[in-house]
Amino acid sequence: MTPSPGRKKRSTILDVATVAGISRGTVSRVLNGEPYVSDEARVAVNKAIKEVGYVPNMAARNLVRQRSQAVGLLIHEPHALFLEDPNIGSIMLGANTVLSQAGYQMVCLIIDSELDVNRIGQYLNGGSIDGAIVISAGENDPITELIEQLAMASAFVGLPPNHRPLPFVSIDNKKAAAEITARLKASGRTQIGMIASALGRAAGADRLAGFEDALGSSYRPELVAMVEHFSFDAGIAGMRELLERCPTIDAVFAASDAVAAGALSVLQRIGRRVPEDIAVVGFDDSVWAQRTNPPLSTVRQPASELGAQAAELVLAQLRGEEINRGGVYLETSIVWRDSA
Amino acid sequence: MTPSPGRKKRSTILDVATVAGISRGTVSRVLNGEPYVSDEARVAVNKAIKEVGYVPNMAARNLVRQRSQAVGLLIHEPHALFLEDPNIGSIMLGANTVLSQAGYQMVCLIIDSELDVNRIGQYLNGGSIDGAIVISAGENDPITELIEQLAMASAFVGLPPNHRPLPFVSIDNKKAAAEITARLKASGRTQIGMIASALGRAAGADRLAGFEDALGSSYRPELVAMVEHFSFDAGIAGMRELLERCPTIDAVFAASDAVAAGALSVLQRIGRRVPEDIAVVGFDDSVWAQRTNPPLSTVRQPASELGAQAAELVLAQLRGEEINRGGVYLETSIVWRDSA
DNA sequence: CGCAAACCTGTGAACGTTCACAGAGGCGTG
DNA sequence: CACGCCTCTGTGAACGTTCACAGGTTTGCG
Repeated sequence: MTPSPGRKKRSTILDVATVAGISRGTVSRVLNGEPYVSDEARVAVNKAIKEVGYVPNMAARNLVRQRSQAVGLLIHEPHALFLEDPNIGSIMLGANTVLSQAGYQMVCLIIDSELDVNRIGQYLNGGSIDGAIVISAGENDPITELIEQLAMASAFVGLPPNHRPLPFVSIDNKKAAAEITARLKASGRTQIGMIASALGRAAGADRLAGFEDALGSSYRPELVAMVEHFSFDAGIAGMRELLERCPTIDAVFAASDAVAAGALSVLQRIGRRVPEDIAVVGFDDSVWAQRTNPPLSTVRQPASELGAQAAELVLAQLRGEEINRGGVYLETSIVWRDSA
Repeated sequence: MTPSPGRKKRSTILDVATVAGISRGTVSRVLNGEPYVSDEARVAVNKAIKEVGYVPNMAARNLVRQRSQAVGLLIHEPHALFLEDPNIGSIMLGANTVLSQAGYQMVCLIIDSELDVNRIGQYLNGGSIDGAIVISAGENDPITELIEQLAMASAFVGLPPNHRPLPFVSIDNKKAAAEITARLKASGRTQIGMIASALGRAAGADRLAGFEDALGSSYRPELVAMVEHFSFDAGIAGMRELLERCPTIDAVFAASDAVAAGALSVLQRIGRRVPEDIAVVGFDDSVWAQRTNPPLSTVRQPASELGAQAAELVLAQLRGEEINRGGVYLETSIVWRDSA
């Protein structure tokens, strides 16, 4: 039985060398663009490479170099969230652009089940990637633990779980939440509620904290509905809960745009006018925000920039630079549309 | 200068062997769960592995095994599309589940610029992955060409570009489009238009072909607006164009849900009632479809199943099985909601 | 012209695995 | 008892690169 049916036997650097009539070493030098190789040899090698259809074997190269020129993007999200969160796509593209320009391959790894966790562990430490960007890891994440243990080059998008002292890029969720809440208050609303999500994550908890901060003494716990995820469906559930508890509510800060969209759909169904009867604001400024009716007022976060900076952070570590232990915070801004 | 600052030196299989007091070979056998190893040796090895914190080096293993136990998921989408298309996420998850269960690591590679193309080429043929799943490759895609040349295990989601005879999983876009168009016709609409997208891709072209087929002699070319992408914005542009050309239009088949959502937003803005004045249907049954107001009637396609079957197809090839050259078609169904 | 410096090339040794092979014991059976 | 067959183990040779080193040729300059 042939081992890999249909797949041609690959030619090696030695094949190229013999065809070009020179040695391995010189071929390798040409391949890596090193100096000290004659023009004559260079053209011969390039010709031979085409002739035999040579492509370097990464495994061999990685083995001897002890690095892979690849950076992993670890996505550790529950199913539903991964599909709904439009930020993830932007983060991916931002990171990919930076890594690509630096000559690194970005490989994204989805962690979906416990089965995956072990394999990813192997992948991380097995030399297949030189560094990792981690998106939205939950508390007590085994992968996070592993990364810390291995002291591998890494960057988190959002705060690292359990306050581990690992490099990260984030926005100031608390500050941003406080700002948009203050703005709601300033617009004259008096019964301001919040649909708080994902309190198990820093992003979720901080948005609630900012909300509390901004309201200060006028904060009323019964006006906060806690839901599991940053999802549309969670928004529906949260809004229903708030309406039941306080029918006269006149403003809602939803922990994400998707949540806000869900809330909006409930309000529309029962005939409350937005923003006349009740104001709704979201968080993220994702594509959703511009497509609800009315379009959402929300907090804009620079998603692709988050990915890009995370990539830079990893690259800096790979270059051996000392990086800022305190993490990087990017600016947010408020986008005021028609929903409040 | 230390080569990889901060990163610990990894222990090898030899370290494990010496600590356990036995040879490389036996350690390797334990690692790979082979028979013919004494219980005594097994426990000694496992103990030693924990003690020295051993993790196998993938590069070395891949090199000697000539395979990587990883399958690539190539995403070759223009920026915007990638962010909007919710099917991609489902496809990824479907594929990941299957690959994961088979002990394969899924690595997704985003092809975003020409810069990426070369690097991906290396990745494909460099032994980093054993097979590839390709999502929505465009015509004359260099990656597709490469895959065919290398005769590597592969599966396309959607038809392979340029009618290459490569394995694929798809839905029958033409048939599905014809079905939903026929349904519109049967509901008594007389001026049925279409916003056709991405005609450069089989999916786009086939949906238009199905539309034409269903209308037969009543097909009127002036009622078709052609737009570039399957996007919300394209839907806006397409709907405006149709309204201008034929103000009395009373039904629209949009080439995707996102396009339909865009069209809907235009209609709402100018005060046309949906579905009373004009019916709108989409394609995909993505999350968007349930969140427009009114919710969209659309064609449901089994996105995660597409990913799963593509993964199966790749795995079958890796096992050396002969696969069906004709490709696999999955069933679609019509979901009738309130927009038509 | 002589010597050093720059340029170019080939070679052997690594990188960390797996795999095939050989060989050592133990056990059952003719 | 002898032979063969299992069970278990160790060893050397790959896998395809890169890298350091050594050697050879050319160039530049005093």
